[in-house]
Amino acid sequence: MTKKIYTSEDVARLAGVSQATVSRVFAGGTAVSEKKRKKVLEAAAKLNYALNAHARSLTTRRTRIIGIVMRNIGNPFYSAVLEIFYDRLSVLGYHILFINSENEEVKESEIRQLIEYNVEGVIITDALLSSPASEKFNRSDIAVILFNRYSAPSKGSAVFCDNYMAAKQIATYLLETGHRKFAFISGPSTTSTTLDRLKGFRERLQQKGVHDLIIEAGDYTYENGFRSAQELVTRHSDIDCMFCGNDIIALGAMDGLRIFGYHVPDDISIVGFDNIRMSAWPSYSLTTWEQPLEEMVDATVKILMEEIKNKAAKPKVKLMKGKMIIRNSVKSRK
Amino acid sequence: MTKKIYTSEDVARLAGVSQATVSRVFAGGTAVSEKKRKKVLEAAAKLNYALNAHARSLTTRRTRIIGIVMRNIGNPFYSAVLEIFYDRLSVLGYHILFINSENEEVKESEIRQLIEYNVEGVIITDALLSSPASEKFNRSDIAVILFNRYSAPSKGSAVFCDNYMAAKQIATYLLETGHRKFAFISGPSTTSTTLDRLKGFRERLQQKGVHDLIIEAGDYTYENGFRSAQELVTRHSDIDCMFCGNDIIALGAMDGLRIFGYHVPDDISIVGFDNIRMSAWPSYSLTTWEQPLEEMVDATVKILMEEIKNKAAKPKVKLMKGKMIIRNSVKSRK
DNA sequence: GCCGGGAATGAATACGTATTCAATCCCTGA
DNA sequence: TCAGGGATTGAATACGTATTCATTCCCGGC
Repeated sequence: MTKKIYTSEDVARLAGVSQATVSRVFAGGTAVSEKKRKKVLEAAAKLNYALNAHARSLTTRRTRIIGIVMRNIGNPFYSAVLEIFYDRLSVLGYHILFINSENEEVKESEIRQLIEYNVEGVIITDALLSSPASEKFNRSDIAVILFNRYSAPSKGSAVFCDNYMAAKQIATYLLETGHRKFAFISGPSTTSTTLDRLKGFRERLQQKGVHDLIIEAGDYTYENGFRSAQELVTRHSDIDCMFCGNDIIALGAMDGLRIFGYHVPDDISIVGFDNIRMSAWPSYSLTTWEQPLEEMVDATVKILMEEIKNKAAKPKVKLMKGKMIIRNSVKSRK
Repeated sequence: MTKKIYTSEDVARLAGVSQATVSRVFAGGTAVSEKKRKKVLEAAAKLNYALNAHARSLTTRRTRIIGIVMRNIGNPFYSAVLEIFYDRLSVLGYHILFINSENEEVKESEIRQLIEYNVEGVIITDALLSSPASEKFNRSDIAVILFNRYSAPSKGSAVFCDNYMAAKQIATYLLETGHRKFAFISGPSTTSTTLDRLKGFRERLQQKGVHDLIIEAGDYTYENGFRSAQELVTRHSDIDCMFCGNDIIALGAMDGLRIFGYHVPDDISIVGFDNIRMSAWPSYSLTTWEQPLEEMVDATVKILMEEIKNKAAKPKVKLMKGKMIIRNSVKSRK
């Protein structure tokens, strides 16, 4: 025996008005006399009426749901991102359908779910969309935006940090502080973030006449940073600085080096990327690049909202700057 | 000009069958001849048909959505929890409506959202439900379960760690390793987890004749641990161990003490709670209590599914054990 | 007291699916 | 060949809301 769940019909009957009036009271917008409004609200309160969002979205064709596809929630950078997205979207009256993807490219089944639930927009963090996938969203009139990634320039909207310029500045900083032998511990070589950071870093070094850059590939994990740093110093004892693809790698690298008896920054300088909370902790005090998280999220939400309002809008790509955060993991070697 | 989104009607027309048949193909369960099934699938593929989950849930009264209310996603413990929940629920065909609450008690508006979206069940982590709130879910026939918290024993289902027993064992361990002067850095004094951990810790100490326990109250943050530890040693120079309400506090405490020139564990021992990933990092190597995360999540999902299937089921409370993880933040003082 | 007009209201309908119920199909066995 | 019966199928309807359109209400101005 399942419980009776009251509908606007029930409320209407109890309040002595039509269902249409009840709908008007709850949907807002249209005028209802003060007298009836009160009656309706009283009746609704008595029955503990809650409107049915699914029925509503069936007629309005608006679900007020945003799909958010994430990877690496374990990375504090992304859990912070999720928190801020929730904050901004809930203020706008949107709800979040959460998907934790595991792949570089969003899966077919995940896309289908988002379409079936008729989300108004999709935010994809740290993952990509294949062309057919992007086409599917497009056909279903669902706005999509990549966060912290981009694909082809014309393919869709994206908000991300100018990793290329950032990496250049980091290289400059390491050169200016007198470093000679450079290493880069990268994330997966398929990601645009990794590639751009590597590109900027390498180019600036080459501009300054440094053509020797040792690269250790891996993924964006602590364990990877740990092992990679150890391997680097084992194979190249003259390395005096490491630029890490992100902060988690950098923290792992610092610990890996310490285990081997190296001192950071006295023996080796380390630079990260992201400025996650932990990089400020005194045990690490990591020099890193701060991505302007809140502004990135704000920009993402703004673009997405525009696209939802105007489906035909042209894709927008927004490049953010960020800034260097200097702490104590780099030592001047002049 | 908004795009045409195809419906089962359109597919039916193209395939030369009735809408009912299309529905049967996609809903599964009922028999459809192989011939027509093929026709329908072809037509659906041609139109890129995706069924509308909202319309479906309107007739089936099943949304296949679980609401998950979290706090402190920033705490790696909870982001790991979210990841595992996603994993388990998606396998079962459920989707997640994500809510990031900020309060000790789930807010009225958050509850309304969950009810409006007709979630089949709600998982609440690290937060509580007022009686009226719990009553509301009940009236709407929505199954609810608390994760890592409990309220009144008969009020609803819950899965959590036996914090009381765990704290007792931790106290025992610290006593056995020869500690004399104990401090406890707590989380918010309103949470059952905090209270139970304190209770167990204090009781065991008292059983062994130690009646002096210094308590520093705060919240479950790194910063709190940092400051609290510093204040503790400033006011009580003879403290030789600290039991922290969770790992994040413990990591903060370790760093706070190090800044003050103390050595952990040589000067002061530290014990945490949760066994988050970072506590294994060599910079901390924190002795802590491991909550059996996966089993807790599995148990939560299992109970929730049973309640969804059988709405009249009695509330179930499941107490988990967990185990001590001994690393290097405690020193024997014998 | 009456008229005009805007505001408020209700009846009816659409949204896209699942499901019931009656009708039809197809196949088997005689 | 035909009857019988289970498997398929389609027409119709319900789900709970928003919205259109026609109707009614109410009020001020004459």
